Amino acid sequence: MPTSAVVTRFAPSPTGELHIGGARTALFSWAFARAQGGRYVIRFEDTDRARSSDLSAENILHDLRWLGLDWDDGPFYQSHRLDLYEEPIRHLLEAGHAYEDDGAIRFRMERDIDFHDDVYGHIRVEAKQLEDFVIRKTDGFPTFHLAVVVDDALMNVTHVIRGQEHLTNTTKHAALCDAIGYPRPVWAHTPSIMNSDGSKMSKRDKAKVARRAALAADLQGVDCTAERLSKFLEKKNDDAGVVAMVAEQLDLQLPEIDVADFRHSGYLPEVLCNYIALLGWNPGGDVERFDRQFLVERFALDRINKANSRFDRKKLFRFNADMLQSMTFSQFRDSLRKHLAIYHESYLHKLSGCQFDQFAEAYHGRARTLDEPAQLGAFFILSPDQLTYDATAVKKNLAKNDGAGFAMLRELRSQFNSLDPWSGSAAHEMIKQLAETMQLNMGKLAQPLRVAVTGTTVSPPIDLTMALLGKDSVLERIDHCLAVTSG
RNA sequence: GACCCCAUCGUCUAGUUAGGUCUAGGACAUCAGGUUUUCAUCCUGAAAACACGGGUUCGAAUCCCGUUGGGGUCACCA
Repeated sequence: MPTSAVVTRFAPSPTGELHIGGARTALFSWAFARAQGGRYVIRFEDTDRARSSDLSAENILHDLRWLGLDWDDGPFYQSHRLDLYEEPIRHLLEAGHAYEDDGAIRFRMERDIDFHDDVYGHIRVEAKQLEDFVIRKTDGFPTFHLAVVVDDALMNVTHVIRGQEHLTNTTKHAALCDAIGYPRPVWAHTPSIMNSDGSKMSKRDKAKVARRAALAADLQGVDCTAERLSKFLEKKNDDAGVVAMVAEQLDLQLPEIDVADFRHSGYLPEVLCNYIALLGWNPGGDVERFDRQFLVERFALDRINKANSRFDRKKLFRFNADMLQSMTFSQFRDSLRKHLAIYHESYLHKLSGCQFDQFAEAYHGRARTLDEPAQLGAFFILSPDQLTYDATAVKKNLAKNDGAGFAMLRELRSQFNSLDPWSGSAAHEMIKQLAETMQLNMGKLAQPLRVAVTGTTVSPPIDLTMALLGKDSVLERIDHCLAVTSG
């Protein structure tokens, strides 16, 4: 392979989950490498020993795989490469570029720095604005600035694509490259992803929501969690464990920030890639929906925008809904099964193979996330006596008009009882016939029935619902509903 | 505060590099109708932007300057 071949890298610090902004950086770096027929490298910048963790690194790798971003080399860990940084440091020291300072080593920023960024263009910072900075900490570890420059050079990285929070740091990296004698890579900084209110999208947002809710609910920790909770509530930290605990206890919907959050919410990886690619990049013209292959074919650095963009969950949601609807049944069923297996295993235990197919069919074309069937279809896996009835729905569809709905239910029950063999379409046909005989529209019968068997006014089409529930369960549910609500 | 960066509908953006074809196009959201047994869809339509002020030019969303607003950096974090 020629030495001029493109090499990009994604170099996260393993200090938490893969953030949506990090995912986009990873996606762009990947897409550029693939577009150029180059190599894509993963490297963990774990020189901060206190904050880095193996678990975090594993999770990040898992998320990258889930997103479909395969890599050619690595993962490398800077903490395993400490000896490689010593030679450049010694060189800098000997050449007078660096000096010892209270056990650490600093680099002298002596000159004006000019560098070119493929997105932002020419950047110039005068020497008087620049300060000397640490390249080797007292614990012997290199700082990010030194390690990033050395590793990029050693790994023959040609293009550094990263968030624009590093734009000013790049003066340090350019100076370091020049002083050590490394060729400078091409830098391309990407704009930031912001919340809808314009604030920076960060993990802290989850902590904020959890803290506010915990305070409002006057949540008290128990035993060993009490101290962690109170520290968290006093804003001493953003303890992710506490955040999860609070969310669990208060049944809170936390804002999705990390890739794992979006996976949990039921977004498809290809949709997430599509949407985040659109935040700061587009292929030109009116094309908005595309897959990774298209991205690879069209991706170019010069179409990356300079301005920050706000993350619009509603647009992502619509993209996801449309993708889910356009899937074939078997694609949808398989994706749903995978999702339930991870997040709602009880569905797979309670639904037999054939029932699962019916469940998937019921939500195919109507679910907008893979999590929606589990949220909206809980009644399918509950036993009749576990059902709760929505008071408003009961009042409106059953009790109103001297219990007209209850009468309908009794009539339906007796008709269903004699229906043999049972099938969704037969039950549906029966309701239709009855409606015609009684000169009512379908809703007058279907809605009371829906309330009786699901507890609410919302469910998949009545025939699919009848089919999945089965005759016995439908009759039981009607009986139970009449017993509980009409008394 | 200093420095760096940015600025088109509510949001993401096309258009800016080569000024006229832009009374500014698309998408999401919103609103109004229609379809639908619920929900989810689907169809039709509407409203909606070149931040402001100067300049250059026959002509500026596009080039220049300033103002305002936003973001970032200024750690022995990355």
